[in-house]
Amino acid sequence: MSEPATVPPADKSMDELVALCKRRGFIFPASEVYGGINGFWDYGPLGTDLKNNLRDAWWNDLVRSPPAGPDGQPLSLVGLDSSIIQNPRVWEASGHVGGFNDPMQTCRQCKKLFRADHVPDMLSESDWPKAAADAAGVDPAGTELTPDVDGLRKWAQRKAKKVAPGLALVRDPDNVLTAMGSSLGSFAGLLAALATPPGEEAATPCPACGGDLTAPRQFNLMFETFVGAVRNEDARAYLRPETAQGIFLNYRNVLDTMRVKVPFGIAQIGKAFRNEVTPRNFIFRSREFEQMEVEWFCHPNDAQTWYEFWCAHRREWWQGLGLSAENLYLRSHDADELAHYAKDGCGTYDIEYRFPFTAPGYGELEGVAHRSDFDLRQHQEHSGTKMEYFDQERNERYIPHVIEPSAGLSRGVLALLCEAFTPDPERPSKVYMRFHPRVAPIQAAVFPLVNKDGMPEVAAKLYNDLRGTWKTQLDVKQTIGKRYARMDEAGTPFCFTIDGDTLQDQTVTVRHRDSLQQERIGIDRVREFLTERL
RNA sequence: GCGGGUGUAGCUCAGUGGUAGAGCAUCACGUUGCCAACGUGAGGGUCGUGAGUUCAAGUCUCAUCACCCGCUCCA
Repeated sequence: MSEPATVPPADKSMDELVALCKRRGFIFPASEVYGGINGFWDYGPLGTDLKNNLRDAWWNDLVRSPPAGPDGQPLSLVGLDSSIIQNPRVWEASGHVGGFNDPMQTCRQCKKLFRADHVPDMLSESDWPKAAADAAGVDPAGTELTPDVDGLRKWAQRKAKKVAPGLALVRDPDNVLTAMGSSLGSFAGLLAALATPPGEEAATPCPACGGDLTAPRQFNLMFETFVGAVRNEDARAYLRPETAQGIFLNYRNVLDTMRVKVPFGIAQIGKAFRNEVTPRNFIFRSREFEQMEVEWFCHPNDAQTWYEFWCAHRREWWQGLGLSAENLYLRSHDADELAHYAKDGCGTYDIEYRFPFTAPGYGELEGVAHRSDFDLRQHQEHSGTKMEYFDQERNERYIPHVIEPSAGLSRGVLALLCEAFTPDPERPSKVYMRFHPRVAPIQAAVFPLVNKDGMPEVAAKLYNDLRGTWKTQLDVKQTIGKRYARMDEAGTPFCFTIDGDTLQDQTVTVRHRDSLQQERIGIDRVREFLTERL
């Protein structure tokens, strides 16, 4: 049976996908009746089944029935479900509080937000200092400064609101001269002096507008709450920004109770929370999301082998759920974008998916990070609990290194939705969802061709037979065409229709979602048919 | 956080100061013979929210909220 060609991601409309998700009960905006809340989404009946199917597939393929490792032996993986709120010191050890977030500066005039360590580079690349330098008649890179201050002032006033509102705000000739008389090392320094109120120390000017920046501040992206009735500093706690730390916290408990030996993994699925500056792109970046993470503990010498194993395995796994190879991309992080925990490891690979909103580029679906012994060592130092492992075979004591395949369950759902979304102007629904049968929220539908002549009774019997095993829907309302169209949008791979012939020869038609073709099989062969394909 | 845009039925939208509308969808009844048929009927609205102007505001003004796009950010 011929399969239709795939549709390139760039030809898929996110607006239409979002509309379909709402229309068919996949995903709704959270708190919609109150106008919504930015960065939060609710999963509807079909979305919940889709998400649960993806979650169950992951759990089944990693914990219940783990893959074979490089040596051909099945991996050793155990499950865990740790608490969302932990002792706040966890996040100090992990680096999420304190050194974790980059210090940020905001401009008091234009309110823009900058990473403090990026400001100098941005300043040297932005347009307005060059224009200002022209007006002042100086070389921006030069250290010999004999600027035309009046010319600069006139320029700033002319550009007051558009280019350099900050410069136009505060002009004190004495201050400028004082600053110039001291040790101005750069043109940026002169501009800073110009933008600084009298009597204050010159600050770095805003790269965007020349205004003055606040001192670098920590922006914490963790959600805070208070444990207990008293809201004071001692009661402050955080919603976890990643599920990983819950695994590291229980590493000792698992070792002590589960008779596991290195190498082994702990798997966890759960919600995490990040107070993102700008949630965007449907559920791609939301403030509450779900992760599926494995922390794989291994000997430091074997870490590179396992790292490569997990990268390859995780990519294949996503492909096995229907994501096409050309939409998946394994990308190595550049050295300067490595997370704090991965600095000492061999690096991080992202498994990226070509989402419609990133096409022709890609967006992160799963990160496979080599975390070395960073986390266990941090918790050992902060908690005082030994995290070492004694390896009997090697007769060696060490802190295991960790390979972390960390997948976004919410992002996985989005990737499945994007991959499945297939515009087709030829069919009544104009679009259908081509889910892999394993994750389809409705796996089979049963229809009587018309709602009379004993067909509904036969359909109900078949439905009752199937529903216990597969996610099945029975629909007797309206015309057959509408019912097929609804199932196309829900992504149901197989529809079984009871018609006049069924009553004569005990056969039903199977309608294939992707090819639109039909075949007849015996009604007693339906279970067999589904078993072979699901 | 900044700039631009958009908010009217579940969805798509019309409505330029004077009675709140259409198509689709939903539900009921009838009909039905394989890809969103048809007929009849029904339900569904504080016009995002709050002020103001006016005899009168979905419409004009202001504020505010939410969403979308672009910046900024994204361990």
